[in-house]
Amino acid sequence: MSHQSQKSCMASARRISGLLRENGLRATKGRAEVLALFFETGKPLAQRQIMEMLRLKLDRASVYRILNAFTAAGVIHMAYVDGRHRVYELPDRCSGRSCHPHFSCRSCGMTACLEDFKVHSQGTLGKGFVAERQKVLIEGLCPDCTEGKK
Amino acid sequence: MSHQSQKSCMASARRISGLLRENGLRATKGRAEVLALFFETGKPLAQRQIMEMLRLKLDRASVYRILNAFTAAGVIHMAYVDGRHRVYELPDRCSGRSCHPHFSCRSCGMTACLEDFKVHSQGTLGKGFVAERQKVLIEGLCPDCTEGKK
DNA sequence: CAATATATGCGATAGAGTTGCAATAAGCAG
DNA sequence: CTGCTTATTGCAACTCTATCGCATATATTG
Ligand SMILES: [Mn+2]
Ligand SMILES: [Mn+2]
Ligand SMILES: [Zn+2]
Ligand SMILES: [Zn+2]
Repeated sequence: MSHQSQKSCMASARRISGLLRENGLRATKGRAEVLALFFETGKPLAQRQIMEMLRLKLDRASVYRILNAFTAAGVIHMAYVDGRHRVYELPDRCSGRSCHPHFSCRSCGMTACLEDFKVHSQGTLGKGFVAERQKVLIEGLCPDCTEGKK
Repeated sequence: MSHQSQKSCMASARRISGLLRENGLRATKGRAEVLALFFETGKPLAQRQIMEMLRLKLDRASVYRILNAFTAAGVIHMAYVDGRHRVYELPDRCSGRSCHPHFSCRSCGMTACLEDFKVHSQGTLGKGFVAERQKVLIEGLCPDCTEGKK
């Protein structure tokens, strides 16, 4: 590993610790690494995937607790439920009530973020209701599975 | 119970059996009653609720199998996941790719169908993708919980 | 009504997620 | 840097949803 990349890793590590503390979370090694995984991959992650990607050893329960703490603090949010797995992601590509949609293939289970797909909602929720977030999941067939069905 | 309502129950029962057979499903007593519950309540139901509402005795596993069979046949569909519970409903108020949205309160977990809330999506999924259904879940606070937060 | 294929009951099992408790480590004052 | 305080972690047990294998029951068909 070069000096350069080592420096950028250090900087990144400090940035992540800062982000944790800004959100009222103690910057532990486990939390820093889990949060780093979200930044490095840029993809939605479930507890299972996180466990497999971790260099540092972390207990299952700790990862679940970290994901819950992050969600409560707003550092991540739950993107969608894939089968029985809860899948989380950074809320960076979401603004206010319009979160980006996700796609899920009903045949193979493949999922993807839909960055260019826009969803406009209109209507009233009723007196007293407050909308904070809008989750959209498009279900259908992915390219591989449409081929197979021909 | 009056003659009238008994007649209408009978008619309803025959209609439900017919609907099951039309969709390639054997019209068993268990299936008929579960499907009747969806029609009678008109509400989204989870396995737990169904178990509690059943007059007829049905095993847990059977209810799960019935819900899976109904979903595969398109008689019902999964509306959303409430915590760990899968919640199903009749697809009657959905047309093509535009299913009606649902609301979920992040504080108390209360959920509701949003009949008057319209969602228009635009954009392309990419070559080979086929969109079949669009699930929308609005998360926020219900009237009871907005009161409490004041 | 009998034959056949499917659905159900029952018990065991899988798997995601949570919890209690003792040990550990982060944050902070000195 | 050091020790104190408190939040976090590891571990194991546990909860709960959902699934599965297999023997039995039941719907459908002729
Ligand atoms: Mn996403
Ligand atoms: Mn609904
Ligand atoms: Zn696919
Ligand atoms: Zn509420």
